[in-house]
Amino acid sequence: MMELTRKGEYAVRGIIHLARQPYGNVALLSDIAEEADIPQTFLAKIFQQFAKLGFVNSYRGSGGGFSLARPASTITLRQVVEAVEGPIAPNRCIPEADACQRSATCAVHTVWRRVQLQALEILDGVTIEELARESNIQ
Amino acid sequence: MMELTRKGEYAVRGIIHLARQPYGNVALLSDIAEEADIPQTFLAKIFQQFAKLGFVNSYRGSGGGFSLARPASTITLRQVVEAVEGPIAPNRCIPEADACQRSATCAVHTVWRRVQLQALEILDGVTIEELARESNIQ
DNA sequence: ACTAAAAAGGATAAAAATGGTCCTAAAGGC
DNA sequence: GCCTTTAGGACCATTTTTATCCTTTTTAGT
Ligand code: SF4
Ligand code: SF4
Repeated sequence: MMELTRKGEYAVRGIIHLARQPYGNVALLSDIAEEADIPQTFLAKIFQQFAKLGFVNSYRGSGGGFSLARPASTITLRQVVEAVEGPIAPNRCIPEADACQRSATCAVHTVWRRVQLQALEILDGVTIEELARESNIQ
Repeated sequence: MMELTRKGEYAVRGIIHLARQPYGNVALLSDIAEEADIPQTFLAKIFQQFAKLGFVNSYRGSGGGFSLARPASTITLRQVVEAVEGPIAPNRCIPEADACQRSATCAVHTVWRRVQLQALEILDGVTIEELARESNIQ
């Protein structure tokens, strides 16, 4: 439970593989999808979201593909995950306080908030550059 | 994303309300369900799981109901959540390492592990007794 | 014994989320 | 004009979530 979906996992794997390319290099979606072992049409949707958010540049037509739009060291794991999964929160009442009218006086609520803050602190502190450098994902 | 389901939320709210009773007191499912604002038949399933796990005692028949089987101070939030949601893990590869053959050399994997450990540390440190005492959930 | 109360357990089902696929359009290089 | 490649939208199967309902079992009280 409370697990990343495939979409989130693919987003992370996909952008790490893109970050492995020489910076500025335009890579084919089909190549990234194959290397990262992700269904190509699914990864296409994810990279489209990344393009809208300014994480990657996309180029159409012959010779086209995707490249990182910013240095990998400026993209955090949190940003990537939240781009496709929405706000990171362990309970409904955390991203939307009015999801529960008890939140003002609820001690459980404050526990979930602590969990969220710890998770965000970790994910904010990890960049795609580190992950691309340290990981040896096939 | 990565949010507790209703079942998990109801489990926590339900056992907190039970813990509000004088210790040893046998409460009706219907009363707990109404106080905690949980569909009664749904809460029934949850409390059945709790009974199997030894968190609560159940008594059938007239005069029956549920009571805590252990002092609320010995039941942690983690135990309650894991009872109904399974292992707390931010990604599939955390509870089952062989869910991904990359886990041995994957830097992302170690990040998710850190997130998990932080979350478990927090949830292990909170007991139902504290929550019942500090919360003012209607 | 009889009856009412209450949980146990199993079957069922609607709704939502997940995990994709497919097709057409648009854009760019030759 | 043709080929390549991404963009965008529609669509769909499966799984998970979120319950509800019904029958059975157990118990207390009379
Ligand atoms: S009862 Fe507390 S923890 Fe549960 S949803 Fe409401 S505010 Fe959040
Ligand atoms: S690639 Fe890494 S983070 Fe993703 S599932 Fe595999 S081990 Fe876990």
